[in-house]
Amino acid sequence: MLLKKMMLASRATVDRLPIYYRSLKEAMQEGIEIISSEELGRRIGVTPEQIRKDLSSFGEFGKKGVGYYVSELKRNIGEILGLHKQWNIAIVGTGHLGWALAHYRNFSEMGFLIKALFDVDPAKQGLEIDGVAIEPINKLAEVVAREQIHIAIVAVPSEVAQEMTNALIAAGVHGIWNFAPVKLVVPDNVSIVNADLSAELATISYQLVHRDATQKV
Amino acid sequence: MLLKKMMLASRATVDRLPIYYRSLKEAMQEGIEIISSEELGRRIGVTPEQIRKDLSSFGEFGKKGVGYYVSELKRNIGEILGLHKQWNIAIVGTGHLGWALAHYRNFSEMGFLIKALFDVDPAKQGLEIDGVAIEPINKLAEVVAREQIHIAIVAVPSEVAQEMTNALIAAGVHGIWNFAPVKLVVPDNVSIVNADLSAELATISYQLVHRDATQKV
DNA sequence: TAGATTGTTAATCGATTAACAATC
DNA sequence: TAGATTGTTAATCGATTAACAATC
Repeated sequence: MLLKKMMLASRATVDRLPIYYRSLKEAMQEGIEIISSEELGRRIGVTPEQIRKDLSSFGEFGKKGVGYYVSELKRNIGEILGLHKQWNIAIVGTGHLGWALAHYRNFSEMGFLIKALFDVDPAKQGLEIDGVAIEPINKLAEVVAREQIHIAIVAVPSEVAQEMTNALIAAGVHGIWNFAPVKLVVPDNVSIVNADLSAELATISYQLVHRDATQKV
Repeated sequence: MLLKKMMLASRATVDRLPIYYRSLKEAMQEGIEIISSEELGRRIGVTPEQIRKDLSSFGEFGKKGVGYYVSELKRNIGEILGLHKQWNIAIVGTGHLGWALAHYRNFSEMGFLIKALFDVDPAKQGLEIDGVAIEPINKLAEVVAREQIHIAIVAVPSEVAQEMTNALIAAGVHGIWNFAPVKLVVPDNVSIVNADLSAELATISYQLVHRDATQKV
């Protein structure tokens, strides 16, 4: 096994890695020790060539004529994604969406830990979710520093999303997952991913309207 | 203005259309009547060439030397996305995530209406969100037919996601938005979009780990 | 008219698919 | 060994960017 040094992988490749990772985790739980790109691809709906190409951006993880050792490949992809590190997450805004994300069980499958919650509503302050107390916004800098927050989930109204983002970045956060339907401006050294729920739903509407045209024969 | 007949637009283009739509809606509220691809692009972080190219898949919507009439372009993109139609949405699973989506205010910005809610938990049945009652799963077919549901949001545990999806499709649903971290198998004439929350979060982890490599100079 | 801005064609860049040598 | 399967190179396909003629 040879790790390529800081290979540049495409956005599309990186988007698929967590899917590989999860599927390998499941295969492990089924007691499968060796898996081929063919079988992995079948499980997640990706071609075996695509998987092999994706992996080749980072190194050689398989054995020719054999396949991939499940636990080894899972560990390697985990390291590529940085899942071997501990990531502390904060959620800003505990409305319905923030509340749901604070309770979301599947983040732990990737090893993410929710360590801080913030909300403007004084009525919510002190309230706990899984042992994490909801803090007021004026404690944001303090708590982000204390809990060593790396990534923040922005789940506040659009009007205040940029302001919260600025405060988070000033406090040392380097990754933002934005659920507000607004374009956030962040410095180059901060990573941002947008989760635009109504925009995604609109693409389904498009597909339904153009179903006949879109459909494969 | 000339509408191209059923032009085939790329996935990437379709993903951007809702962003254009929302930004035009905002411009309209600001009282702006004419907008250039330059200004629209500046607002949402897309190059003007990209916007013009995207729109050209569907027709000619602007005036050379002038720009786009905001309300006209908004209407046209709305029609391309199918937002002029009424889409009835069902949510299957009213756990934290389903509950949050049932309360999500921004779906209405695109004209989507939540018309049905389902949950296995008998304790929840009869409970209402915005006047829509939570129904048991055994009423799924009946309620989907009665409320003429077009699109379903699957927010149930992975173990039962495929089963629920099958029931929804059998009941006449043609679009599925899947929040369960599992690959769903659907017939060709059904559109499916996956919202894989922990996978998305893992891409932020990747970016943080590879920050130095990823960063633009 | 002159300046501005679209719509489209051509050039470039990037991602996927196909093919196959290497090798377990 | 023969069969299987990887890793990689080449070919294809698709999307973005650049350039510019058309025209308001």
